[in-house]
Amino acid sequence: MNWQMLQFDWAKARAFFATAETGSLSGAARALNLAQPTVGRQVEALEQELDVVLFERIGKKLLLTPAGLDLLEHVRTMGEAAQRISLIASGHSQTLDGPIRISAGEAVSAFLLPPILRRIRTEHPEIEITIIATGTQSDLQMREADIAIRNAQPTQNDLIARRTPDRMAGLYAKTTYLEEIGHDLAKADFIGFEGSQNMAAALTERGFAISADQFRILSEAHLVQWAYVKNGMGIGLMMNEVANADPEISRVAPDFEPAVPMWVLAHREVKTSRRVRVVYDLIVEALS
Amino acid sequence: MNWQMLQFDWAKARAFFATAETGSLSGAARALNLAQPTVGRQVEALEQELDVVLFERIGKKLLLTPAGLDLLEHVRTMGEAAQRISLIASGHSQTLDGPIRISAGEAVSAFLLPPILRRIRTEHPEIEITIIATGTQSDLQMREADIAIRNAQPTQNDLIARRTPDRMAGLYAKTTYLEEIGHDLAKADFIGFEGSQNMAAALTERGFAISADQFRILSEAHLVQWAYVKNGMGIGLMMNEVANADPEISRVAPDFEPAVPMWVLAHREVKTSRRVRVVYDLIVEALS
DNA sequence: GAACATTTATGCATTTATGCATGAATTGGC
DNA sequence: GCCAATTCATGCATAAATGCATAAATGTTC
Repeated sequence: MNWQMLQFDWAKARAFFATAETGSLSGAARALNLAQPTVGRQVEALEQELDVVLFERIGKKLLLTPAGLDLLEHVRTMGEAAQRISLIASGHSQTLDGPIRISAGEAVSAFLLPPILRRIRTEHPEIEITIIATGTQSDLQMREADIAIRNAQPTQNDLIARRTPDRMAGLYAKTTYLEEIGHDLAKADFIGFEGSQNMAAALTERGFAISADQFRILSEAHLVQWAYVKNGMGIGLMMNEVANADPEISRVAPDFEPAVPMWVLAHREVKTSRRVRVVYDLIVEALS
Repeated sequence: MNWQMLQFDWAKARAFFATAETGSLSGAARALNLAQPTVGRQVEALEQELDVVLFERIGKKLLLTPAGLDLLEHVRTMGEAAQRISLIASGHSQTLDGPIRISAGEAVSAFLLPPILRRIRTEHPEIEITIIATGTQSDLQMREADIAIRNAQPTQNDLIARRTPDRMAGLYAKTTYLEEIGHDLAKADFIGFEGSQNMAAALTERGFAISADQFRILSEAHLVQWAYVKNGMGIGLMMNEVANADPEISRVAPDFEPAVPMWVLAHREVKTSRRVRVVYDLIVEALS
């Protein structure tokens, strides 16, 4: 075996990769948790080491040279391999002590997870939990989270998925609001996600004549929607168990009760980690 | 894009790779031009960083754990990508100043290359040439050399190959030796490569009754063979132009004149390097 | 079983790399 | 066209990694 190929510093390749991907030294520095001058010097050193100009310094902008473009392709495969390494390594970790990241929607994060986290906190205080309550479904493949709770069956087949009993949801509003509009749903404002106007059709099917333009407040942030509902500004969707816990909130159109499927997901590789397994099992148990 | 995957130090992955491949920290240190304690600490740091035990320290031997085995696979793809990077980077290098490695057989290295190298030396003194005169054909793929001179058509299709006129070879011996044995080839000792006894068959076809056991001195080192010939210890094979230059050497069996094909090879990627191109063209020109 | 050759681990001086603070140049928005 | 926000480059103090020398342990060979 020849080792010439290993002569150049892989850390510098990483700096180059991040710089090319983010488009700037500063961006790369943020991504790598390094200082900007460090990344700059590493890239510069790589250029000297490989005797190749990677970036064209035109003004403050960095533009990849043809050579840099050629190399980027292969550095990217290095990066993909590195990604798998960190993934698989996590799976082999058998220490309970350490961080774990859970991704879930806002409502789940705010209302369902707290008791579960409290239990984990008492039973395994050495586990450091981070909640990623992003609206967009975070990518387990890209390792933004170790465990994800989603409302749809996953399509990726390298994920371990466990379905827990469906949550039931319904339309809710503040009791005083309903009295205001005389319980006439035709007069009501609706609060929903962007694109949820087609829910109007589903309601019309059930005998409620709701038009799409009654959806006046649209937000991707479920908790924001709920805040509007609790402020008596309209009718919104919420899981029953959450809404029922609030005495000022009343149900609207009880026949309309969509089921919210719940899937607890983890990477096949990462699931073998003891820490992930413990948390995963606890979440599944608590949600069942 | 998520950058978690880039968090761990790629340089440590390299140390792990080299250690796993060579089987020891010392070996990896030699391969990477590092000190042995450095490699040891890097591997140790990687284990902490990934929270995984990579090697089982059984006495002085390092044994890969299952986790290490799992990770090695992906570190290897990192290494292969790194190899391509250094390869392609060389191809993009446009500076004449720098090292270049030429691989050739012993006879070619000793007799054909010197005038060529002298010319390169005068025309481009900034190029540092290294000759790898290994018997085994060095692997251009593995980048042991930038340019190779071989005697067979290459099979790899990612190599640039240029055939130069065949060299003619023949059997030679010291003149005094031939007188000693009365020019009777049946009494002569033959000197050849291991496995070249089947040359006896080729000679017999041409009317020389040579038996395989007349090959008494076998060596993979062509120059060693030639030294024996020049010492009057037997008959050996040599390129005509080399043998003819020696007044003490006479030809044996002039009808037997095998052609030695000559191929000048370089990587497709590397050939685009100005330095390689210059040397390559000079070699091809000089051999033509 | 003893001598030898290799291997890994440790302590310490030195080199090297990194981060921070700052300045200069450029871009983008209003 | 100006202001604010980024961006990259430089100098310097500090932190970190590296190499060397050496010890300890193990495998090998005669």
